[in-house]
Amino acid sequence: MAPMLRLYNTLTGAKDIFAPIDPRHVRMYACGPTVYDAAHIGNARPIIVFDLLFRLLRHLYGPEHVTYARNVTDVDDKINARAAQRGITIRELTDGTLAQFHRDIRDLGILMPEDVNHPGAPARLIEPRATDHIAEMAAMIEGLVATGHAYVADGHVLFDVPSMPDYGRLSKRPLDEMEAGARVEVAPYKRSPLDFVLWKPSKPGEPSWPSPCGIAAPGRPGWHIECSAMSAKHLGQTFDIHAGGIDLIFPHHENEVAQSRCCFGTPVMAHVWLHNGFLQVEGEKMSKSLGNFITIREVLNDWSGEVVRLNMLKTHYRQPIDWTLRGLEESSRMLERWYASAGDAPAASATPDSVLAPLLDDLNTPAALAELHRLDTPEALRAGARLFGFLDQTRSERERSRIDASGIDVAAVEDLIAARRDARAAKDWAASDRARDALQAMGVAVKDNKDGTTTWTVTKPPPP
RNA sequence: GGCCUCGUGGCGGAGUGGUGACGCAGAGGACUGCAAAUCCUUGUACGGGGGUUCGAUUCCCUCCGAGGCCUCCA
Repeated sequence: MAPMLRLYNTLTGAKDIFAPIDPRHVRMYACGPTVYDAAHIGNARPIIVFDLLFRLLRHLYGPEHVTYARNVTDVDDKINARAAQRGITIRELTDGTLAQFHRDIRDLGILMPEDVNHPGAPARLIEPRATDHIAEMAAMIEGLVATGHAYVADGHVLFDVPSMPDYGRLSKRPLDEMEAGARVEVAPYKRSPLDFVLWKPSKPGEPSWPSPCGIAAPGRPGWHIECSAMSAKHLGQTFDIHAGGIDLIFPHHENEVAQSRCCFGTPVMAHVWLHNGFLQVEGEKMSKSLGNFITIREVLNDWSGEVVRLNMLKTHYRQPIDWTLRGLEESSRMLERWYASAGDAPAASATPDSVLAPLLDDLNTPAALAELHRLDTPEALRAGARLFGFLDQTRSERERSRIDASGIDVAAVEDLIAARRDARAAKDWAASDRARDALQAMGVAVKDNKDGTTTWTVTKPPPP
């Protein structure tokens, strides 16, 4: 019996006790990136937060009992525009961007399919791509037309919003209020201003597929239908958790709910809806015009993925984060000290309850990290850190990999250390300090131990 | 304009109707040739104003400030 997990559910507006539909098969879905450009640091937040949730669910229910689908949107108007601008095909653009995205999140320490999926076992972490699910989308669209929740107009298929009485439940927007407040010019083929596109015609040169519902001209899907189709295919018509950024509540998630429930005739699409807060950079909204638009790669050039992940998890996932250099420096120091405290000790077999308990309370990562500071043995620290995926290496392993990565000449370091030892024995402090300065210039810090020995560590990146 | 979040010490950041965690930085001390690292000690906070209450940072109202959504932005 798994300990009790509570999650703040946007649908109910409360922290609900998490009760999976099938504890033998917990299923979660998260909206992933649209692969038209390098992912920015704001995109990293849901990836990091929901990766932690995936780790926690695996811990609670067993790694073989959790399926996590995080989708990739590779059909979109922004993709079309960017590909045309660069003079490359859409597939070239999306494949290249997706490969970069995978490098980014792997370096962040996010669990990847190859880390958790074993040959012969059913896939547990999947990354479905929209363009691989066009047939499933078309089938759902036909189903929605058949059940009277969608209609064909002028080569488009539109969802008939007024046909769903409790549309707006997730985002807490009453239907009538939205109609009154609609402020966009309404396409003439729409019956209601709120109706949204399920399928639309493609212009020449745009990606296109055979259209459903007897439409002769080829077309492409609207944005929302892909998540309904992919979640249903991989997780079922009703599943446990659906996650994404807070900005997706409306219209994206509201529309997903409408599509899935109306197509399948189900009372709910997902039981729990989780939404992460937004991120600012140095106190300002991130935007290209302000010049503070930071990609994940740019951050990883200066900081280890572990530092980035800790920096993200220091704040509760629903709160806004101000992403600052100062914060990264603090996170880096915290990790250095934990590595020093954990040393080369193995992880205790038991996960510390003090660390687990706050995580079970709606992923209260700041409180859990505070508990990590209170653990009094290296073994317990390593076991607690394991929940987050932190401190995967021992101190020695990490030191070795840092020496390798820094390209430092170990023989030269040893020579200088020996020279310094001799100078100190002769009480020639000037010569001793010269050796230490030379080492420092190489990116090496020395430490004189109580027993008379001297050890050294790398101070050069990675990380700083 | 409508709807919704949020405002805790120098900084980050939990939490609670009744002496305000934890971390980073700072200060003092130990150790050191001097450092570094480490260890010990330590100061400072609940946006403003009302209200409810024996008592509010915690509940209610209001003002100020920050942010989000209102059709494709995580």
